Amino acid sequence: MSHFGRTGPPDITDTYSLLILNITFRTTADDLFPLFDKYGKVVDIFIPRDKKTGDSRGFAFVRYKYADEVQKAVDRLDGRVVDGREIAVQFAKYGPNAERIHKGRIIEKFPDTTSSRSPRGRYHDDYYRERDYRRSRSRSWDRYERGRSRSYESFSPRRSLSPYEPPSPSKGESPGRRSPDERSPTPRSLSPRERAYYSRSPSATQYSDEVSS
DNA sequence: GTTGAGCGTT
Repeated sequence: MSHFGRTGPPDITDTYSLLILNITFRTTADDLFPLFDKYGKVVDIFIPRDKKTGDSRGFAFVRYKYADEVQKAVDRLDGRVVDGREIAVQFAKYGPNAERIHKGRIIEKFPDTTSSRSPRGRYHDDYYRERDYRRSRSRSWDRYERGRSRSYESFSPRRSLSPYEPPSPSKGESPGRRSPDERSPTPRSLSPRERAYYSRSPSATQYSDEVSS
């Protein structure tokens, strides 16, 4: 009785999705099933896990059958301590296919797009702009990188820091070789040398030392 | 073997 998630999504049309956050990395659907099933009829439980390691990502999805039950579960299991960790139960906002969800219910039906809303009727992208959920495995690195970024400012770099001033294209570069993507007046791509300088890779430091030598 | 803001699969 715990083949939840083993197969594809059964039917999420008449079910309410619940998101469980802050759970331990060892908590499985079997541990959440008896907990959530006690407060309502659990249709399905799914916990995203890695394909290689198989470890949970720290959150799970619980689908109930009725709204009153899901609401009760949120009010009851939200803040509950599971496996020694406090879990956070809340309504799911997005669906498996990036569908909009309201109060746990999936709303793949647009209110009005080609009826009498806009004559153009091409604003579907507004609902799918949330696909930019670029999540990082560890946020700690972000802070580390940020802290390092501040260092090079007072590190007295020999090269100009102006991002708007390219190193020196000179004649050594073939004009014909220039990528057609440089149509942007603001070149975001830095030279391989500058990139290595900003990079946190230790090889960059070694490179610097070698040049100094 | 570690971690900790978030939004999902046959």
